[in-house]
Amino acid sequence: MALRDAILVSLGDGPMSGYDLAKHFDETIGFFWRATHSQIYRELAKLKDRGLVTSEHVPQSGRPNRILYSVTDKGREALLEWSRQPAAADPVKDDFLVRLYGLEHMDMDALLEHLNQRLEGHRERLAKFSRIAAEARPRTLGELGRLRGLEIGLRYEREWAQWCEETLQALSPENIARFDTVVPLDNKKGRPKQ
Amino acid sequence: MALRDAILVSLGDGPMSGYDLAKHFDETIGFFWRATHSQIYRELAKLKDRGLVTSEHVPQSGRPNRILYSVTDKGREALLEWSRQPAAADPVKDDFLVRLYGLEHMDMDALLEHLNQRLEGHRERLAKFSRIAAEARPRTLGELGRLRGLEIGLRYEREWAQWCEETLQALSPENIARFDTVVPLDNKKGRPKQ
DNA sequence: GCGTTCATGTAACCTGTTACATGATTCT
DNA sequence: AGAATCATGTAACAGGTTACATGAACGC
Repeated sequence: MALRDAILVSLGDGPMSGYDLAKHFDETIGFFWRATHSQIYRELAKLKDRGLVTSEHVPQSGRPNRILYSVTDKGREALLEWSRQPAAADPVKDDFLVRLYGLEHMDMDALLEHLNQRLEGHRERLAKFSRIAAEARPRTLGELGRLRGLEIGLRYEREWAQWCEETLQALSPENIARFDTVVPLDNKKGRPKQ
Repeated sequence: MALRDAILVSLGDGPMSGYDLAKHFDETIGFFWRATHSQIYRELAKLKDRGLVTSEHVPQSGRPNRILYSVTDKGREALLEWSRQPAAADPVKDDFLVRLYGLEHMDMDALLEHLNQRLEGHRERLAKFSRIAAEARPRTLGELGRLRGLEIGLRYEREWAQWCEETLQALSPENIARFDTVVPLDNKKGRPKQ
């Protein structure tokens, strides 16, 4: 239930509309947690019901009115309480690794192409994060926390990029020639031992 | 839609029951993709409807009967087709990083304790993965793919463990004393600029 | 006696994605 | 002229979690 808390944390910087929050989730906090505007509007309604935020209508001319949300004391308390709950690491869950697991049943050419595309994506994000991190001069606790977040993102992208390179090597035609493409027959029938 | 394909890949090793699959998801393939038994039974029903798997009842004495599922040719074709679709990297999405982002509003003692717990978890998994990887001698393409998967898991745990250590250092009382705990007032009112 | 394993499933709920809907303004 | 931005939402669906339900066998 971290969307709720990601919203409360975001509103900690000051009142925002659902629209503002959606942009915020696309930019800064989006590296740690993502949400679409439909999700955000739904969650804001719930938060208001439970008294964790209040809303204020701001009329505008020429464009739709805004609805600004602010955290209440009850909301701040909920945040503090949440921060006392243990946070389990979410293990890797990846489409691509499932394909690798069933490599024998896959289209190898397509797989190698996707691997190259992924490598590029990781390199781009690595470059972007490095640039931001290099310029960061944290002054407040919050800024320090955000920098630490950026740091794990950097490590994450760096390792994935290196892994993609290694894997491209490991799956190159020369290396693959040394492996059987087909599973031995006695593994094909009956329940596998492991 | 990778649960479908994780099941098809798993059944590639031979017929399995829903129960077997659930265990499989808790063990081997569970590192790449997870699923509960309720999810698996639901998905198997769909797969059978679409003709991607067939089922066979196996009566047992003393315990509930088993229902063994096998991939059909249509299922194998679906897998191949799936492997041609691009696989987007799923970006980091982490509870703990949201807390770090809103560090000013958190219970710091609890946070440091959770950070220590996480460090331990990462170290344990790192040790486990290292052990398995050290013994691996891939012979088939499938085994090679699984080893590559293990390798990214290893890197992932290693980096997270190191990051936890660094972050514990960065958030130690001595280091924190140099930072303002409170955001300057002009950031507290109105919409933030970034 | 009590918990675990084996083996199937259902039901309610929460979360996340995609598409639909409206309508003025501003940029290219 | 057409696309993007501002700003709100709803609806349908897909994916994932948790709890409920049953019942025999086996180890401690």
